[in-house]
Amino acid sequence: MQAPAGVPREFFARDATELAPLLLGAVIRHTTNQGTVAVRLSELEAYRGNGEDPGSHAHRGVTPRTRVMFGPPAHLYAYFSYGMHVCANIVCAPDGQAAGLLLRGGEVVQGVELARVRRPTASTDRDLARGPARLAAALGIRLAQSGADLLAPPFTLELPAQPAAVATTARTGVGGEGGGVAFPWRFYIPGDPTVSPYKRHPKLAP
DNA sequence: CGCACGATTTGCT
DNA sequence: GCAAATCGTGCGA
Repeated sequence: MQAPAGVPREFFARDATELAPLLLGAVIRHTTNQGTVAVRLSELEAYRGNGEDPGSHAHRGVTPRTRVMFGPPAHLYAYFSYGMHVCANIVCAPDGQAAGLLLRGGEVVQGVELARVRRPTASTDRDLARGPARLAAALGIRLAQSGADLLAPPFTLELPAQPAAVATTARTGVGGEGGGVAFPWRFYIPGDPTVSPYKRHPKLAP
């Protein structure tokens, strides 16, 4: 549509750790028959598909679920976790390479009312999209939408007007080999109240 | 075909 | 602060 000078797909055809800082502060928008919800991203986590990243779903190679991560960039990779949660990723890296950015936190900047309906348990607006499963729920993303193009309806992706401040730590939910100082691939905007509260990896320094 | 586990959230003590 | 809830996915037999 009319994405004014929309973000070219090639912009996403780079490594996850390189793309993450550029997407902090970006706005992702999802429109359904219920309405539109937009979230400004404040926290991301990078995953690679190569054998080098034990924490990645694509670590073991291509499977029916993860094949989206190996596909062209700027697509949605959604997965189901703990029997109750859906989490959303932005696929990046060139076609054929598996990499993704897990959307871990953000601020609802449009469609707050609809987001509240989708997340009745959120006590404050700040909590609407603070956390991976919360963010996906607020946007109304479902499992079946995995593989959808994020640069075409019903999605919209806008880059930040100016680069956001960036801080990095170890990945939050990844234990064992994938966690720790070897993979400081959690990117967030320091001081942003919508950064997820989930406990940090135990072994890490404050 | 069956089993073990997870890129988490929520609610109660 | 801690433990339960819950089911799709992927691996082993």
